[in-house]
Amino acid sequence: MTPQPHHSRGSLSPSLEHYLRAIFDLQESKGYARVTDIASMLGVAKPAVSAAVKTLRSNGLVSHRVYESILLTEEGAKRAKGVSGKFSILMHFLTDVLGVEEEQAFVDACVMEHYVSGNSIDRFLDLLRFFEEPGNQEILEKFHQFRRSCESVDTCPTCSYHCDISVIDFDDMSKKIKQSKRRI
Amino acid sequence: MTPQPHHSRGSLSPSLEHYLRAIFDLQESKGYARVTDIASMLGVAKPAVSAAVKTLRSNGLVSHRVYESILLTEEGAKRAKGVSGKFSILMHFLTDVLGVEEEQAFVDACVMEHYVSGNSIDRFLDLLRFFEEPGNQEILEKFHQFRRSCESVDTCPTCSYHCDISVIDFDDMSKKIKQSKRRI
DNA sequence: AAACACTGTTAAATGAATTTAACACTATTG
DNA sequence: CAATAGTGTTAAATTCATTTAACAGTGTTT
Repeated sequence: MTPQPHHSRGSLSPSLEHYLRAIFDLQESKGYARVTDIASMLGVAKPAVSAAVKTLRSNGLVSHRVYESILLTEEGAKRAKGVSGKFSILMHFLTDVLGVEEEQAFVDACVMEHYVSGNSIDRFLDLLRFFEEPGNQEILEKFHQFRRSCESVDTCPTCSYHCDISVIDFDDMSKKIKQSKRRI
Repeated sequence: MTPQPHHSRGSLSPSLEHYLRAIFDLQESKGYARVTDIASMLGVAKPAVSAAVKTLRSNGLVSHRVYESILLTEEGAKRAKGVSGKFSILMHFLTDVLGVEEEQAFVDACVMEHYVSGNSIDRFLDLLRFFEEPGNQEILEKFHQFRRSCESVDTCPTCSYHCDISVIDFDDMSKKIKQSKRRI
């Protein structure tokens, strides 16, 4: 029995996931993706794309005959949609709810999409939906006013953040750090 | 002029930042950090810690004479507090606001602390403060009720997420992807 | 003080993601 | 159809974070 192509239940690295979403975006906008498109979209050299595509192909996520354009397989498209969905949710949350400036939000969402768990993403989405409920938009408006009024408040210069937020019990947590480690 | 030790204005890799926070936590809880402590806390082998500490030392963030314990420099402590603060904010947000289960929140916060920009973190903090304002706790309570009522709602099986969230304009965004790339 | 148990470092190897330089294939066009 | 421009791949090198195995230093116990 010769080894079958990875059927790719496993999870992708952030880098490969990012390539996957780039291919998805290109496919959405122009029907297909070329190595050069991806390279220029992501600002990397072409051999990096070549290598990534090779891996994605061996995982059964894209089909790609050399020198031709790259297409997502059904499985690849499914995964890419998942990442793309995470991106949308995070992007909306950062801009519409938190009021983060768009360009910054974009950068953050592009990274977070690969790291935030599905569980948490579902909750982000719940919150977005909550604010879309009739009557709740004004809560958001109230927050935005509050936020603007905060702008003049300095952050503590020595400990730039957590001065007035109660500190987490690290001792209790330290057992769990091992798990988290694996995700860095 | 011999090259001076890095005075470390530059930014640390997520991995090094994570080591820095581990050292900070250990220093908080027992006054100092040993290589073995860090290794067992993070679930990595000792030589990995050795190497990381060496880099942190060369960046002027810890002081460490070989075979002795590791202490944060003033600059190191400042940075570690920044990371630790980000962690606290994210942890509180995920558990208290979104209602993410604690263990999951911990894992997510441990990764996000290294990737989410300071700008966005400030906004997360604004939102936390908003919900702490007198009269606003009940908004949160209302959301939690809403959230529980959502639990039965299925996610779209084919595109696990963004079905009912308007999609971001990727064409417009694609120019900006280059910047985001650098953070993966 | 010798033996033992820790603790920490060095050395060598690995894997992932990247780069540049060079080469190969494709397609247009003069 | 040959030259050229453009697209894609291979090869080789680099950087980062990690591992295991072996060694070195420290400290306690008897």
